[in-house]
Amino acid sequence: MPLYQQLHDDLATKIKEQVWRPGQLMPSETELKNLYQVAIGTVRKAIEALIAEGLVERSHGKGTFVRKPRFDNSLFRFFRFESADGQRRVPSSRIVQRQVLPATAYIANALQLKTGAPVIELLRLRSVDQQPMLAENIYLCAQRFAPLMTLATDEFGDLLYPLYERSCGQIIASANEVLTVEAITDAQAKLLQLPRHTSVVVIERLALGSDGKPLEWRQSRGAASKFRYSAEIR
Amino acid sequence: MPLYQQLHDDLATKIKEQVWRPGQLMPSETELKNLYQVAIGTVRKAIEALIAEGLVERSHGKGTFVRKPRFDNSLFRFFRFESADGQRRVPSSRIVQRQVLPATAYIANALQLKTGAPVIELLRLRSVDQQPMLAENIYLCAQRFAPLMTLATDEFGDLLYPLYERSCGQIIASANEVLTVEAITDAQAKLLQLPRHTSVVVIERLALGSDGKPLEWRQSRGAASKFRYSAEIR
DNA sequence: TAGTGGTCTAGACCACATG
DNA sequence: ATGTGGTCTAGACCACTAT
Repeated sequence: MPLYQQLHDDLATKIKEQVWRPGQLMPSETELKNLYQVAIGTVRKAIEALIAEGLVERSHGKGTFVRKPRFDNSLFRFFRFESADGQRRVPSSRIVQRQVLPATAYIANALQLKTGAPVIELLRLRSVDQQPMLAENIYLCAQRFAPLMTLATDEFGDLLYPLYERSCGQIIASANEVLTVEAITDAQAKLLQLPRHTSVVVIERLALGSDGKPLEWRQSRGAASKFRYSAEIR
Repeated sequence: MPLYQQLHDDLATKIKEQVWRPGQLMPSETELKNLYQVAIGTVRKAIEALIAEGLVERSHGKGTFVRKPRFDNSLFRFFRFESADGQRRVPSSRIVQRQVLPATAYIANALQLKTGAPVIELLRLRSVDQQPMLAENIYLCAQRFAPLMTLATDEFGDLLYPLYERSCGQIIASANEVLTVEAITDAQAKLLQLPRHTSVVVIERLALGSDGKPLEWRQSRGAASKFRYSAEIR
């Protein structure tokens, strides 16, 4: 494995372990060069990779800083429902149910766990102006996200990804979503206060860490008639 | 402007002007170094930028190659309907209607034209295995896309973006899509061979050139039950 | 064996930010 | 004035590909 790669991995680990805290200055090129006994070009290459991943920022004359995740951005990055006028609102969130159960084959596959491995299931209802908008089934590896089982569910707050980071040290970096439309089940109809047989949009999301490993799998359901989803293709 | 940037721009221009053709080998690092009288590191940095943009590919021991635009890729980039098993198929395409008409305020706004400016409207039906899947309304600036009005519609082929490039020199580089669900109109129900009042997914797409200028606006409609859309969020 | 890209080194000089 | 990152140089050595 190339030197700059090893160096990069080492730095990335230190950032994840918060040896250097978000927003803080990390060692300069020359310091790192001396610390690791490598050429300055090698240090630069390792840091350039960190920049590409969004882990650090450099500022000429100042230094290299560990980036703090901007959740006002990522909230909108991941929450892609729009109201009819194209505005995006932060819905309030309520955890309806929380339990640990053995992973089904499908979920285990998505999260790259063994079938039957313990996963946390969260049922969550998200509302805008007291109107239920989305019902979500969320699955997480029970080991990685163990702190979520002890914390009171009414302290989870309206956004889960900041919570994952705060209480479990897990950072969501990207996601894949698949959208389909189906008829609602009776249980969900009740939860969402919709008539039976309404058609709902299902968003299946696999959320990944910065290393590309799957961290969370969720299904979100909401009334199709109120649905609006936007995407950029590059 | 930094040297490596200038070099990069020069190389990028030569690629776009097809001085080196797609698929062909371009000069090696040492050749470029001598040609431009710069250090080899500078050449490398310029080429790394070309790689990041997807303009070239390098292969160890072989050399640096100009990438040929893969329309089999970009087709899938933009046509995101998937069959139930996750496979993606190339639908066949038929132009049902073609006319020039004055732009409505909405379309003019989307395409950044004046209201009433002439636009080409295409109605297009896309089928998989003779089954109609998608009905599309497509709008293009009549000036830019004038050649499309003289060409026979049965020679358009199954994909429009390669056609835009071949016959009008217009290249689609990115797009924004907005998805909604609505009830089908009677005319569309007939075209898509669906029962009345079926719910359909509507995909509104604004396709942009590499300069970010809007080139095409389209609405695609297909039965919600057969719908599957996947997106990557970064 | 010759040519290519991939890695790594060691340093010079500049532009920017701060005290 | 000092320290930082940004640019640029000049070359060594290695691993891969082709002949």
